[in-house]
Order: sequence, then structure tokens, then C-alpha cells
Amino acid sequence: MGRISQLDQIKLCSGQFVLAINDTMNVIHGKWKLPIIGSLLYGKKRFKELEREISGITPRMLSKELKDLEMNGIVTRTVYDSIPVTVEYRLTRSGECFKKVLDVMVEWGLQHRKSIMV
Amino acid sequence: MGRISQLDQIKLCSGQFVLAINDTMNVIHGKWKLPIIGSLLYGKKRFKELEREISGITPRMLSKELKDLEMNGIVTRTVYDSIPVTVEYRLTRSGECFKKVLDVMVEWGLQHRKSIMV
DNA sequence: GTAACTACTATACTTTTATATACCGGTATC
DNA sequence: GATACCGGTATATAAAAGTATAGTAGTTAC
Repeated sequence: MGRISQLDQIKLCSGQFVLAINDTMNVIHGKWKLPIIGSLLYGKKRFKELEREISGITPRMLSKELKDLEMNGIVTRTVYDSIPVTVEYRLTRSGECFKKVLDVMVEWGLQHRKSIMV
Repeated sequence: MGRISQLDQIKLCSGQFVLAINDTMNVIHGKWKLPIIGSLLYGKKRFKELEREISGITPRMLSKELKDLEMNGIVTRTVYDSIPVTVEYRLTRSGECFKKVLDVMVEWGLQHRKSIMV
């Protein structure tokens, strides 16, 4: 019934795939990471810009989640010694690629809604 | 640079897509939902089978998460009045389709690992 | 009759995650 | 000299998620 997908092989090579899924889960884990990534998909942003765009987030959470995302190689933090200092957050190449994951999530979500409406 | 993806249109139609992503997030939210779905991808299972397969899960959590997944239209619960009663859990059509999401998660995770190793 | 299996539920507790509120040093504006 | 913007941090608290442990009602095997 068609080609073998990566997940079909999970029993052959489950360690790798479980790690891969865990990595992906780490990126989207928690209440604020997706909103942050979503906001950065359309270009670099400064701390206060993100704080204003993501309604309801506190600076504490924003700071924490940005650090998490930076450690996981999803965003980069660049400090410019302008006056006053400017701090710029942007997605890494990997972070940009995460859009693919979001795209299937949207696709599945829409299909699922339709299938429930029946 | 190629066709317009669904996420590119998020500003035009953000409400729909945010809902869709939230639906998807509900499916994978928490520590145990992915292991449960993963275990059911290879066919129907009974409660105790799942409990044995998913190492570390307590019956309380398994019961709760199965109810969540059932309510969200991801799994079905069927009771057979055999003796003793047999309860069978299996993925819905939508639940099976969720494999597509897992596939891109694996794909992205593997790529991300590679990109970090450099 | 006692031990074990099935499919759970109940209660209490710990850990994790998120919020609320206030504050810091620096600059620049009025 | 008071106020406001930037990029955060500190402390305390509340809410959510997960764990530990025990128990239920019924059935079957020894």
C-alpha cells in the first residue's frame, strides 16, 4: 500500500526517530514558543516588539522562552552597541525550516475540523 | 520563490489557521499523547496492552489521556461484552492521518540535529 | 479460598509551568 | 528633575500537569 514512510520504520530505528520527535517537541513545548516563532517568521524583531506583538506575554516569559529557543538553535540573539543598545532576535535556518512543520499542522488541523463537522 | 503556502496567508486568514494549529497542539499536548498515538499506529490495543507498552505511564494518566483523545476524535473506544469485558482502542481516520504530522516532525528533527552537529 | 488478570477510579501529593508585580541601569526628552 | 523607552531580572504566588499508592468489581485458574 505505497511507499514506506519514515514512521513505518520506527521499530527498526526507533531511537533516532524518538529523539527527532523529542527535539521537535522541545521547540513547540509550552504556551509561548509557537507565538514567538510565528512572530519571527516574518522577519527579525526586537525584545519590545515581540512583547507588544504577542499579547499577554510577560517579559519574564518572553526572556525565558527566547533563551530556550536560542539554546535549541532556533533563534539567534544579536546585540548592537548602538545607543541605546539594540537587541535583535531572528530565526536560524533551522528555525525558518520549522515552517514546514507548522504548515502540516495547519493542514491536519483544518482537515480534522472538517472530519468532525460531519 | 515558489507557491504560496498556507502559513504565508496567515495574516489574511489568521483566525482559521490559529484554530487549526491549536487543534493540532491539543492532540500532542502533554507527556503521554504521542506515545499513545505511536503505539496505536500499528493497530488496535487494549488498555492493559497500552499500559505495558508505554513504559512509565500510570493507569490514571492512560485513562485520562485516552478520554482526551477520544473526545478530540483521535481514538475510538469499543467495549465488547465478552467475558471478561474487552475494551479496544483504535485510531480514527483523523488519528491515522496524524501520521503525516509525525512524519514531518521526524524529518525536521533529523535535519535540525544534522544542522547543529556542524 | 486465595491469587491473579482486566479495566479502571479515588485521594493525596509533588513537580512543572505560568502569572503578577515590582524593580534595575542606562539614555533621552521635556 | 520627572517621565518614558529599552532590555531585561527578582521574588512570590497560582494554576496546571504528572506521580504514587491504593482500591474497586468482576472473572478465571489452581
